[in-house]
Amino acid sequence: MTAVTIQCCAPITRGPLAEGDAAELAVLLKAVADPVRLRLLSMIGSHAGGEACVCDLTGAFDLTAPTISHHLKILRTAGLIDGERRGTWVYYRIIPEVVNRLGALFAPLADPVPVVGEPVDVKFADA
Amino acid sequence: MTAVTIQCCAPITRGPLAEGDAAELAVLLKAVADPVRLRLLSMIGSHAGGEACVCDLTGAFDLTAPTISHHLKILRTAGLIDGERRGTWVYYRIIPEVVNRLGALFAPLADPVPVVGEPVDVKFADA
DNA sequence: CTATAATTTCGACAATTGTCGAAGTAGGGG
DNA sequence: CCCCTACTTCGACAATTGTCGAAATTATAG
Repeated sequence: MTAVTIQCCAPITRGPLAEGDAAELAVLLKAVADPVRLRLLSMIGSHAGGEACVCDLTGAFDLTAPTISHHLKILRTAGLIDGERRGTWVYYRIIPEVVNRLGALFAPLADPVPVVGEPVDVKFADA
Repeated sequence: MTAVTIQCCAPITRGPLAEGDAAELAVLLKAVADPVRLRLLSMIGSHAGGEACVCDLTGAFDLTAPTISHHLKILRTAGLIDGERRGTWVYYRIIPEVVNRLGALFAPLADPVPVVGEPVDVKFADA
């Protein structure tokens, strides 16, 4: 059983970030800090079956294939997605653990401080 | 009173991000996608009293004052921090609502695979 | 009013990034 | 075997970014 404790403030505000950690996180953040890559990530992650082939993605943009390929490579190099060739097509899927690292950085979910006095344990449904 | 439903997957995977939303979020993400700015944000957010003057920050970096000022401006323009002059010094503080938007994007808080049950409603105090 | 300290603005510059077109690679179908 | 489709790599180029030194701004102290 996994229990998660909700705290009041974003981890980033709970102590100064070490230089090395900051550098590492910045690589991850740079990868998602682009409108095209954000949409790619979102399209891949929300696609049926948890994966999307490049051919599912290019149509949504006004960009050439090499450019989409370039953005996908940046996401993959950062470790956010993984790609696999099956026959003619290449399929990409999200690596949730890595995406979650980003969320964990800023995410208190609680905007104000929780009502209840003590930390709350919350359980989640299966993926 | 605000109620938040915790779900299993990062919001970004729950549907393709609209073009406009992606553009808007990218601005925010670009602001934090830099090691210096990440550390600045973290130092400001974790500083006693919830605020830090520029003089508290510059010492931690091997950068000139204009460069630090430049990074602070980017964070401020993005809406992540706010600055106020009091006497000789300028004090910066985090704007939590905006930082939280970042967390909300990627954040399932649950790192390991979640356990049984249905989504849980958690209530927080109003701002 | 001048001197001094804290911070920002300005102008310049090298490095990085997003984009393209052309060419390369890999697989499937005649 | 040759061609067609899907995708990536390469090389080029304009735009953006991170950094600095010099100068401007704002406030306190003498």
